[in-house]
Amino acid sequence: MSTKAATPEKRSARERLLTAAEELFYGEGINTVGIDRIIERAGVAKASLYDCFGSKEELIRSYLSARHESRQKRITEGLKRFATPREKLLGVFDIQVETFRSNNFRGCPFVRASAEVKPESAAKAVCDESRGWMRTLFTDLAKEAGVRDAVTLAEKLLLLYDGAAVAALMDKSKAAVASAREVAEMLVEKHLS
Amino acid sequence: MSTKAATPEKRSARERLLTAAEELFYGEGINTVGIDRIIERAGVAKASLYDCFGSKEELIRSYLSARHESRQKRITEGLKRFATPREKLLGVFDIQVETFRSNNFRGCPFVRASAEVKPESAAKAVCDESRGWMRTLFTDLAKEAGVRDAVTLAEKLLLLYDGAAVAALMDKSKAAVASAREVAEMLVEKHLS
DNA sequence: TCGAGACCAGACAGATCTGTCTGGTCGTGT
DNA sequence: ACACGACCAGACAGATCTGTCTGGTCTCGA
Repeated sequence: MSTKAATPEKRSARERLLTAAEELFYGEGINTVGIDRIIERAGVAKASLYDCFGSKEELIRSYLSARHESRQKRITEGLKRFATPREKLLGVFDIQVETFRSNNFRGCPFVRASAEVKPESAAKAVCDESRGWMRTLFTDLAKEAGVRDAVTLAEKLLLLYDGAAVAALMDKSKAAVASAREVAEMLVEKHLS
Repeated sequence: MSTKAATPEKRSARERLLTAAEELFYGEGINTVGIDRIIERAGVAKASLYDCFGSKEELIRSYLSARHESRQKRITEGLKRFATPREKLLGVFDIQVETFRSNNFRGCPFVRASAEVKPESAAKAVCDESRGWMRTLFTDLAKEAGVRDAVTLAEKLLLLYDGAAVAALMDKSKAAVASAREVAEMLVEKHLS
């Protein structure tokens, strides 16, 4: 199937580690979870972890990177349902309503990670990248919708998005993201004059 | 001056510890900062720390509790400037604009702590308490202003407040909280029909 | 058949963390 | 004068954490 796999893409090994890291880092926090708990849950030898990733730092970075890609995919896939740019703009919130409501959502992983890692770390860079992607997504959709101040509107929508994530982290309110959507709708309507 | 001081209120000892904890916990994170760094910065013996607070857990709780009281004070004091309930409602954001802009603001300490501590910990309870206080503050002010759905408006204002805090944590944008104020004004206006 | 690569099991080193304990200094009120 | 309480200095124990290293097993392609 593969003569030389630069990235052992499909099956298990490094995948199991990323899954375990996802569950534990996201569930309990990056700094409170040790390497030993991760390899135990993954059913992987410690040596294998340090073969795949060279350090915990890099495992963290990879975990966040995977989260970033999955959110990207979830949103871009989900947005195909919506026809007009205006619907897409609010569609981002609709998609998030589902995500927040589903299983064990505990707030935006990038916000949580940003509170734990050092500002100059590679992990923080991934958080910034993912946040930047959200911002440009909102900005681009706003432009396509023919909004006057696309950047301003995007900033405000991001504000609502983050606020809903915080509510999901601190209370376990599901209503917050719905409120965010309401306000977002109001804003979009207003910016389209 | 004092025959028996249950709480050695004014000067230094425990105060220095709380100051150091404030600087380090807030500046670098709760889990990444160890006891040794705190007593070093405070210039206090380790034994003294464990006399005052019995554990790191309790020091964290006290740090958050102090933060809660200072925010409470800052906002209630600041709101005296404003005359009508409607002005007070937006005044909360004005006060936060100043706070965010000032020195080294790195996002809401309670959001950051919530991302690090265990959900059933005493520290998390303080975070919840402080958040509850903000929510009832908004709700009460909204009621006094004669708003129709005070609870709904309060929820949305809290959303904006949190969103601005996240922006302060992740970017170092000062513009976000100003945007939050703009949206808040729009909301208040609308709810006052 | 054999050799390479992926993986496992776990001991080990060294750092760091929380918390305890001993023993000492100093100021103050009685 | 003295006892007591607040504080200091730092050794120490025990746990835990990251990261390394040795050596063994299994599979698969040449």
